[in-house]
Amino acid sequence: MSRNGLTRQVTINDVARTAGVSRAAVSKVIRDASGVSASMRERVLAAIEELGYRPSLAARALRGSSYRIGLEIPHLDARFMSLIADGAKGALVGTPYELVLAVADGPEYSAIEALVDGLVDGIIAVAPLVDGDWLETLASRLPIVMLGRHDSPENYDTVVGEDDVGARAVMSHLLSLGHRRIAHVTESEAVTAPGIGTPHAVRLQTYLDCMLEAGHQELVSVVRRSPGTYGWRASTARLLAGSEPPTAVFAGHDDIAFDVLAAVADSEHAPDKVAVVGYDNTPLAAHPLISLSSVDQSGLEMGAQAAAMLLERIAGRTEPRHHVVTPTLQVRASSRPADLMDASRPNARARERTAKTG
Amino acid sequence: MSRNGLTRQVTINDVARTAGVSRAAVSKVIRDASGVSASMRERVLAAIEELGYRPSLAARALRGSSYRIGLEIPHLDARFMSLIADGAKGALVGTPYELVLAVADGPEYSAIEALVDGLVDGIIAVAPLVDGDWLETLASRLPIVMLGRHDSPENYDTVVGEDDVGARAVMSHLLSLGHRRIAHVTESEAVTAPGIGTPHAVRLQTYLDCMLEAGHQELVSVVRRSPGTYGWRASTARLLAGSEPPTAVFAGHDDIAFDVLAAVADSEHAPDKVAVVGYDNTPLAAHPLISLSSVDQSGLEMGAQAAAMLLERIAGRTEPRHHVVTPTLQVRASSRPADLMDASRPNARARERTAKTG
DNA sequence: ATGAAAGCGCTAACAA
DNA sequence: TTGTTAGCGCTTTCAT
Repeated sequence: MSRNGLTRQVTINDVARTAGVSRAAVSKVIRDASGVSASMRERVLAAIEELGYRPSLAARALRGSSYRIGLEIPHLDARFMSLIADGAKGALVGTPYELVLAVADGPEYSAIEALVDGLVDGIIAVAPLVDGDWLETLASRLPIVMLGRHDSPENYDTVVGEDDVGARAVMSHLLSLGHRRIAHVTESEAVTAPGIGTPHAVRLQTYLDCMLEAGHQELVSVVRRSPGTYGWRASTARLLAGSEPPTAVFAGHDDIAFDVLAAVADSEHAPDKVAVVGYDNTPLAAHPLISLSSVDQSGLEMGAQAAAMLLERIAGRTEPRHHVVTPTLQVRASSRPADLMDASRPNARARERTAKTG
Repeated sequence: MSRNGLTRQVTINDVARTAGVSRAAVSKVIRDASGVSASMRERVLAAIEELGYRPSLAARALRGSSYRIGLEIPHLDARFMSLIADGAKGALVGTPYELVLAVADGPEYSAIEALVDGLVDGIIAVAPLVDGDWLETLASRLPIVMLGRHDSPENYDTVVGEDDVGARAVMSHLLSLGHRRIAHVTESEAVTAPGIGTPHAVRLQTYLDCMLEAGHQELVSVVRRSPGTYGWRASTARLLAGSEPPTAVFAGHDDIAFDVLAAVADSEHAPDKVAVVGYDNTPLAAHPLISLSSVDQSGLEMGAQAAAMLLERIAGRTEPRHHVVTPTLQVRASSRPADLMDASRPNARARERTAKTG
């Protein structure tokens, strides 16, 4: 009756008593340590089975390791985060480590702290805004790998995509298609402020650079989520309804792009008159009804890489490593000119629907 | 230098020493317990601040509670799960509890166990296949709320949607539209086997019942994911390419429905000749390029409800509670007859995009 | 109001 | 090979 009048949990003592051995013996067996005879191992295993014993992580963590890796992500609904989690989880298969997730609501500090207090042997986190010094301090106590940070810290590792390369690929693509009036729809001011080095700040800066280089500086148009709304649909709708709407939109990430596509669909503009490109190459981008051009930076691989690096750190490495992922642009229908689209459509009949309904 | 040559963590002893008080005093302060003078509280708080102290959850959990709620979900990519997590997280705001997630790869046992060992005060889980007796045993040691189980256990609570009601709504809708050749695309055999009482088994059974009641028993057509593939697109494509393809598809959940829509778009069938209805009313279903009819069972509310019930259990309740959610069908363009679609489409041109496959 | 001390379940020296 | 023992950081009586 340990809590709430519930049944007491089975402890290592119960197993030891049942098997007629010492606690240390049980501990050795469950840790696969050396110095256990076959017969003893057998008896202990039998007792464990019989009692349904599972070692308490709290006790274990108190002594040494918890065999848990914490992954902190902002928003669960961002599909890119799912990819990262899947990748990390995959990299942990075959190791004694389990992945636990913490979702940050606001500033990622609290979520990371929840993980730190919470018995993990190491942390992978997506937290672009968290203070670097704070992280350095934290990292001096716990192995840490950060995703999507462009800094070069001493105490933790990073895995980051070349956001400038990716953004430039988008802009080159759109410019080469003849677009001049290209808008950029992105995240809130907080994560895109100049010079803060977040992925979205870099993408925005690259957008601005490219527009300048192309001589389109007066056509620059940056849109952020409308305060008080849940997405970018309303902001984009306003943009499209303006007097000089863009002919192309570079969206900060795919979820933004989906909202942009929705706004275009809602608008008076013919869908194929507004090119849209996203970022992250989320699975849904490949859906034929969406068919969104997007920059692929392999979230799966990034997650796996981060987990592998964290494991190295847990194993003892202390020199920082910084893994860079080179993104590639995946072009799909959302940014193909209409005539090209016609030629590339695998199914001409799909258009019948248009004829009937439009 | 506790691990990996890293800096030792700040403990309650450090705080006590710095503040010049006993450990017990510090403990009282951080727990807001009674019996602390204002001056002592102040000194302790100052020391905590100065040292950046955070109590070790491992140690706390060993003695009492960890203030962590574990949520186990199968697949992170299922959008419905995100809704549940969001709902649960929301319900925990303002409480001292934090939510941690564990994603199950295969049989949910291991993920749940990872959470149990792992220092949570209670568990919310989506685990339709886990053995009821096993859960009862587990629940006698730890507060548990299960989602999507149609059983009526004694030791744990449940939050479940009326899958028969939802499925019947779908079928009535499709039948009233005049469809006779209605296919059901669903999950693997494992989770849809007759009589196992999982949501998907109930939906399938209801589908069969409705087809029978409508006198269409020979037109029954059930499709599952092709082994070795990642989705339902290939299976559905085969179905559509058959000699007598369905005119309507009832998909087991929205993610399946998206695959079905993709297969339809890929096929020789005009999109509006194949009605598609999903389940869960995932946010993307409302996207104008998707516009998927779907059964809404409010994952947000289910998650919040589950968290609230778990909190009650942690607070001491032992009588089981079983919360039932009544689903409602949300009709959208994917299952409207063409003429109706014309009348209701806000922007005729929006549909043009469906022509783009890429 | 404050502190001393006994554990929670486990691991890791060390002793036998 | 096996068992004994000393904590890990914290909470919680129980004295003071």
